[in-house]
Amino acid sequence: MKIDPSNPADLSAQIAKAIRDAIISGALPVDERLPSEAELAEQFDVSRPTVREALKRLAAQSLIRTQRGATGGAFVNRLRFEDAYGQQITTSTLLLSMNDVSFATACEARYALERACAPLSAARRTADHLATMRAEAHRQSQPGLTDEAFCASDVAFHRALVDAAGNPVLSYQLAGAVEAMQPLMNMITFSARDRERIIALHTAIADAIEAQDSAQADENLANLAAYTQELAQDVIAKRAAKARAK
Amino acid sequence: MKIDPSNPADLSAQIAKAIRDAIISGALPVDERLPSEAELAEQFDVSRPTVREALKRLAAQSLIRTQRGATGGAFVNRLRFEDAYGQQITTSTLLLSMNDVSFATACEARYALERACAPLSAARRTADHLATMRAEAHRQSQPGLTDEAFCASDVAFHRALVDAAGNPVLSYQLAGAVEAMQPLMNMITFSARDRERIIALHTAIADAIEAQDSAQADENLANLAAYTQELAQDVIAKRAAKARAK
DNA sequence: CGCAATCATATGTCAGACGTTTAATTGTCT
DNA sequence: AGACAATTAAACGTCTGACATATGATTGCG
Repeated sequence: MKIDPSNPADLSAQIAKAIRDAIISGALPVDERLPSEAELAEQFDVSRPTVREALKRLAAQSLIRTQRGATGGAFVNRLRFEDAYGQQITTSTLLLSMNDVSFATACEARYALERACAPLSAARRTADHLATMRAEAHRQSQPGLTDEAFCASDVAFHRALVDAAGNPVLSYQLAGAVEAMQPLMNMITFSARDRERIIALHTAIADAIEAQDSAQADENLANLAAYTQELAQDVIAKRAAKARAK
Repeated sequence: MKIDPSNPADLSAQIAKAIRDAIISGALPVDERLPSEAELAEQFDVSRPTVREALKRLAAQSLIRTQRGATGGAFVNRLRFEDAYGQQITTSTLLLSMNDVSFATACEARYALERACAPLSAARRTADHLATMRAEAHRQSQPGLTDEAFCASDVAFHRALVDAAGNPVLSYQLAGAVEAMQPLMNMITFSARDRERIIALHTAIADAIEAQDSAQADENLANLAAYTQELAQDVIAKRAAKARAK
């Protein structure tokens, strides 16, 4: 972990890479304390600010955490799913918002992933997950709910569905896809009739999961996917018409 | 974008958050140039090193890029799928290697996601994707192939399968799951008979995709998933036996 | 023996400086 | 006038040295 070509540019990036590689390879185990900034500066033959920039890069990826004080320093961080969620959501949101990914593509991916979860969720759902799904479906039927609140509840419903699969890797993967779509979903205005139909499908999905009927769950998810696409296309068409009228 | 409580700790983290929020909200559009480090230092009333630490955090997430020279500075980066892949793989690898995720869980997630792609891949596969899948299946049948090379080819085969779905969001999501598992897969020693069976399933999958028979593809993927789990359990059992023998 | 004051260590921040890269400007020559 | 070369200016990248602050360990006193 001392690779440093005498190229005097991007030093902090090179140092960050060296340490990152050491962590990924397992040479630096979890909770291991890195040398102090002064020691690292000496080892890599750079100044302390340069070392600090490298450490901040790693901190931004949740690879290390720092503690001040006598026994402080930088420690290899045990990556928690919670931290990974946040990064995943940030990245996915940006990908969708500024990388020309169409709503249809994002939507297709999301429902493909959810349908992948459905059989597992049907097999393993607990009372807790079912209760959450029921509660969210009920909340969605409250009159006077804003579109934003409706969408937020929709996200919560689908998260419960995914979490019911009992596979944290799947939950992690889907957190990005589902939550990153929320800003796009928020642009849709749901009529009362739209909501009614969505809630009916949610209820049917919850029923199927409760009955551990994965085929039924899959069918309802497919319907929900198709209906969401239909609503989105409607919104897009109306927006295009309005743009033409100007 | 000037929020800075007078708490004189974590200044660089706070500044990074302020700028990150501005980017995510769209207040700073893609390719927009941020103020120079000196100007930012003045705006936030901190020193330049502190600003630089904040910028390095953002650079680590590929949110900004920097250019030297007269017209240089920090620019809001258009996040490319390629960059996102890298982060996704790093994060997924770490989650798997040090977060006590069992091989079974990771494997289950991976094949669930792949099976979600299969119908789309069957519908949209191009000659290119099919050629890649065939080529990798053929490479896997070469005698004298190391286990690592076999696994690498396996990854390439499955990437082609996923890419065939023509949905970059799915490709992105799966890049993490599939590639992050490679280190774990590399620990498996494949006997000639194991390989034979895997190659047969790969060929069957390629056949099904070519014939656009999504049910057949799904069935073969399910078999492959089951067989992979079986092989892994075998390895784990043997390792446990060896550990007991010591 | 217990508790409080002190100390040592390491991170967090600041100020000022120099080197390097790069584009724009200026100046000169044809 | 136009083209090419030299100068200049802006900005990042790095270094040095210093001070502030947090926190565990040590020491000293009752």
